[in-house]
Amino acid sequence: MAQAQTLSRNQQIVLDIIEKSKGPLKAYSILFNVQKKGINAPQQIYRALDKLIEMGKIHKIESKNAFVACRSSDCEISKATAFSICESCEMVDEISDAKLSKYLSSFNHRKGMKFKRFNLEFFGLCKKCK
Amino acid sequence: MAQAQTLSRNQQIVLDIIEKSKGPLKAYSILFNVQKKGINAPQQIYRALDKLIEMGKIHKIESKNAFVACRSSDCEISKATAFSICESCEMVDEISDAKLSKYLSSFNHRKGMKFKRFNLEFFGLCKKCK
DNA sequence: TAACATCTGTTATAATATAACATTTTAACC
DNA sequence: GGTTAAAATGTTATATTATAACAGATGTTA
Repeated sequence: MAQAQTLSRNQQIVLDIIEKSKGPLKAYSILFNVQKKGINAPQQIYRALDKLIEMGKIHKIESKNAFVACRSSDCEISKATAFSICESCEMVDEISDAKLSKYLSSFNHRKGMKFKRFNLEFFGLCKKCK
Repeated sequence: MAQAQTLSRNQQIVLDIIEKSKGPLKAYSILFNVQKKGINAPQQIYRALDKLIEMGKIHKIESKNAFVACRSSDCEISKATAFSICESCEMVDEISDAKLSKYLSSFNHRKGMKFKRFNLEFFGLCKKCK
């Protein structure tokens, strides 16, 4: 899992599209965008997405079932992710805040569970939409 | 929206099932469980779920597309939710930690966005599964 | 080249969620 | 009580998101 760098053809195609996009992309919207490149089936997209997530190249925005490229180098292969989401324009911005990340990474639930990973999603209105 | 207390028939049926459940429930699993009570269609479930979420009676676990009853009085009608999720047994526990909630509620993104709401999901192995 | 893992292509289907419309119930007000 | 408006219901159909299962191709690595 999580190889250093080599991406397969389909993985590269999918990553390119996500990286070029200004906002989060949904799986089927990616699919429609790559049909000209010979990718025809959802499976092919979902497989690439799964691997890209494992590698930490992209993240899934759970509340939107959509995917964004990772812009942060310190999210530790998706173990500690935080996003700011505009409820009006749907913009998503990855938050990389060392203090926040440290605070949450060291947070321990009193019921004795040790956390390996977290995902935080903030919602509001972005500057433009306010 | 978000009336004080009165639940409609369907809302009450759905809430009852979720409250009785030990773990998170999925919409279609709720549906199968209430067909004996005359609820036959997904719409009826999703409508009840939407209202119950508005009222703060239940929460959606975004990473699982599942629903849990709210056990916390200080989640401020779902404006500030945090959960602990076991990756093995799928147990979900609502975290109500005043410090955490305060810290996150007052967190401000440097890019000028003011947050109205957040959802935090921690993943790990629960006591039993460790 | 043998062996093994990974990636690919494909068809089919499962699981999650919403649209749209007709009707009924409830709540609020006169 | 009668009127009205809002909320909830029932129903059919469909959209959206995601996985199963299988066969073949490609790519490491010994």
